[in-house]
Amino acid sequence: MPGDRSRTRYRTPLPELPEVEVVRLGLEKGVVGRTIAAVQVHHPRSVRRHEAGAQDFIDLLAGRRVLAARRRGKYLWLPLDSGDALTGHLGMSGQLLVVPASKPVETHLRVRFTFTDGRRELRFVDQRTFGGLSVVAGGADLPSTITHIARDPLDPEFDDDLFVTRLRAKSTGVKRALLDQTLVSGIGNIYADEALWRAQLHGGRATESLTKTKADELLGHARDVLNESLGQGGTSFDALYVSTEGVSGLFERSLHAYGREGEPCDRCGTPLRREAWMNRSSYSCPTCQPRPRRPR
DNA sequence: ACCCACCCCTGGGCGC
DNA sequence: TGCGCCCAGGGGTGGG
Repeated sequence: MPGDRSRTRYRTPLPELPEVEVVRLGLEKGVVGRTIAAVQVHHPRSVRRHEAGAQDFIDLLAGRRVLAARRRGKYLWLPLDSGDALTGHLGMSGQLLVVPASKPVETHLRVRFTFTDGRRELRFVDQRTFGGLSVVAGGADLPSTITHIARDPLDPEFDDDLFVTRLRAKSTGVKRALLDQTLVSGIGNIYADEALWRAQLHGGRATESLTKTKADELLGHARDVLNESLGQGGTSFDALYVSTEGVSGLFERSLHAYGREGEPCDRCGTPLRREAWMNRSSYSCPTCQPRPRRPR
């Protein structure tokens, strides 16, 4: 039945920005200050962004000490004492786990890092291999491969006015703009739909038709969605066991739009609709979020 | 410079 | 019951 929320429940939570921040915190507590002993690459696709190949990836990491755990949007990186940065993206299904070396390996283990102290090891597990890792030369401050990624709305240095100006200067649909990581990072399909529902905007609304006030309001809602999700995830995890499990699961209960086709709108009661959009789905309220005459 | 379609990938769910 | 299709979607790429 369309109204059954269990249909959209994930086995592996999709890593949205709050989940990635939870992982960053876990890496900070679990691997910063430690020295990598050895690296095993179990699947070449997981290091495909490291152009010099898996062996080079391994050689650049062995013996290096991890100095910090940083994040830009959904990208994570670990500055190393060599000046390079181990950089990664979880993609659709990636997990970075800090687990006892004795723990049986996961089915989709792709890369494994052991440390010189012999304690917990780091595992990159990724069923669908959309995610990946690479070592970026001189990438401690911001890896050169991700300089095009904008800051996220929770970043203290995020520039609200610049975002609003650039958003309104675009000529595209507002949902497309929210998903454009060069404009604002950290918002995926789920949170875009939630922010649009809160702002009572249809995703196909032309960006150039938004007033400054409405654009400001949309940004505020996006920020709220991210903060609320982060707040719920942050209370429920053991930072030493770096995992996103439970984070999406908790926040999913408070979703107003995403995955709720046919269920009553929490604001007006109208059954929510699902629209095919760019080979995926958009969920919205037909009453609160009227489709523009010429959707983009 | 900007916009957008396409592609990458796996496994759960479901129709036949 | 089992086969095969559909769906989930972030981000890189290349064409317009």
